[in-house]
Amino acid sequence: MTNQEVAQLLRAVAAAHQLKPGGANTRFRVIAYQRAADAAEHATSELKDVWEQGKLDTIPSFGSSIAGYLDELFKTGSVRHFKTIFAGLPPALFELLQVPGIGVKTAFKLTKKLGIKDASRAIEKLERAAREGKIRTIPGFGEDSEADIIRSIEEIKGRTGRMLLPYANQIADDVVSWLRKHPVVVRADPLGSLRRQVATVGDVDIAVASKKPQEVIEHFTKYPKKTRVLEAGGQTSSLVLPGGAQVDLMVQPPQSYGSLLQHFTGSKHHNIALREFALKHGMSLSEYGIRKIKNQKLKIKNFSSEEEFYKELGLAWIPPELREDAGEIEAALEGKLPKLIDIDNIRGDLHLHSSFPIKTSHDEGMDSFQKMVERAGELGYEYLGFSEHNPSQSGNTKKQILELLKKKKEAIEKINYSRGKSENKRIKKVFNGLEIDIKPDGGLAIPEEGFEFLDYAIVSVHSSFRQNKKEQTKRVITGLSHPKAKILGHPTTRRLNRREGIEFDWEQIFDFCKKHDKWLEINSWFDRLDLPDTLVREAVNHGVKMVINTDSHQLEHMEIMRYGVSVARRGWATETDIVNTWDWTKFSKAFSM
DNA sequence: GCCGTTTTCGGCCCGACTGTTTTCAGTCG
Repeated sequence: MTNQEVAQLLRAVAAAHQLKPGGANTRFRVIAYQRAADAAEHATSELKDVWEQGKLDTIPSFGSSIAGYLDELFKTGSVRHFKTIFAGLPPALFELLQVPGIGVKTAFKLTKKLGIKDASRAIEKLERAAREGKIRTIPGFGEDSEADIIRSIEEIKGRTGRMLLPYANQIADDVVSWLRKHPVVVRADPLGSLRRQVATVGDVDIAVASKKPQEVIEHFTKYPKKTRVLEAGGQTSSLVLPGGAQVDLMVQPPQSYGSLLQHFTGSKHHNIALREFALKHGMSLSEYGIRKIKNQKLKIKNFSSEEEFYKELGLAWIPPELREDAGEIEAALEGKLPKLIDIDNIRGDLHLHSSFPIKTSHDEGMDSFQKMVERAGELGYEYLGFSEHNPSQSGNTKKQILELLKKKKEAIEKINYSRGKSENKRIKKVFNGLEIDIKPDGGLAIPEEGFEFLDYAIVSVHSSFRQNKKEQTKRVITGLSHPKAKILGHPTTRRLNRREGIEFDWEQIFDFCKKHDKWLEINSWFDRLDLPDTLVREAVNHGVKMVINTDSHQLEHMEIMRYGVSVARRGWATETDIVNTWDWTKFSKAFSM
């Protein structure tokens, strides 16, 4: 039973409760189950593990009832109480909820009137009914809602999961520059999960400051690349782009733009927590500003900047990356927000793949040492490290491998020797590293004699992802135990939208890294962003050091450092935690092996 | 069903947009 499956079950219970007659109690019970589902989905450890430790009720939103039901779930595989809740409801109902625009009430009505019962192919059956014109005949539906259902189903068919952050960035840049072409647009900014720099982005959200919202909306709906306009009201509008990406727009006058930024940046959970916090202090929040509850007639107070908005609540301004309802409001209240790192703090990159012909086991880089060193200088770095993949063990003899490693060492030494004469005098040192596969048994994929040619090794898992948690933990700790192994590369090996990360016993890994001063990598690669932000936060709490690397295979990739920095920020990391923010003096001391 | 710096009872975030209505329910973020 995965967290995702638990979340799905809780969401289904919430949906089922929505169909039950009853007053306010039912309404809030629904919300309670939805919150519990969110909590399950966002939990940083496996609920089953938490359950084994008897700590389910320590998770916020899990009270005694839900914790009790989950106890039964993990023990027996099902929950009797939930079965009675689901009694009489067609399984198809929960399938139809996947269609945007269809909620519980609508789904129930549709299953009943169309006679769709089974979960399998429920959406297919709904689509057929819609295309045959059967939906418009149901009371409460019309031709428009029937057409909407068809379009929505087409869209979920073409959907390929959430967008990667850099891709969403590109879309937003394009839409924002289109918006800025219109003279009534004072400001336009991408917000939502993009501004919070979440690894994957669902919808692209954009806010505009303007005194003429109608004209902005009209201009927005004429965006040339749209495939259709989803909605267009007085101050909000949504478009769909080719590929299914959705862009949401919200417009406000400049004097309340701060409130709008705040509202539209989210996250939803942060906003809910913030409004609850405000309510306790006699204030009510919305995207328009702050209202004192005792004085209904008092006009809403506007804010042109977010800083003022948070200040009015008695809080320090909270960086968008922290707005996930993960303790940031309490920290802001107590003045204990972390001093987050910034891209300007980065002083080196230790995971670069050059084109040096080392007959690698995986993909080679495209650019030379020299070019990459120069780029590092332009980026303001003081040090960098080349870590090509280890030479292939099947394609080379042991003797050949040692020869290749020796040659590479000599080439790097030459660069270091001639470096002083180049324009990049600020580069203090180029390190000679290697990214070495951790084999399934924990062994490292070069001969022991090869290590003497290296300054350091990044050790990474590139195969056998399916070992169980215990084996993987042992494997990685064994690999990291080599004295030259300093960094665990892309630790979970996840590829966003492609495969889940490996499961480890993180307590063990963190303890090992802390004790032996090993560093965990935050890999900036587009679909990795690994360590994931939630684990960065845990590593920070354990006092484990991390290094942000790009894993560049060509010059242009060296720019993606910013996404790794975003991951670190989302994990509450400060300069103390991230070793490549350290200046040369401090870093070189820490990096000597 | 959850939760606690006014509370272990009595609250629970706030508003926009749409379609099908004729004042609103449902959905979404």
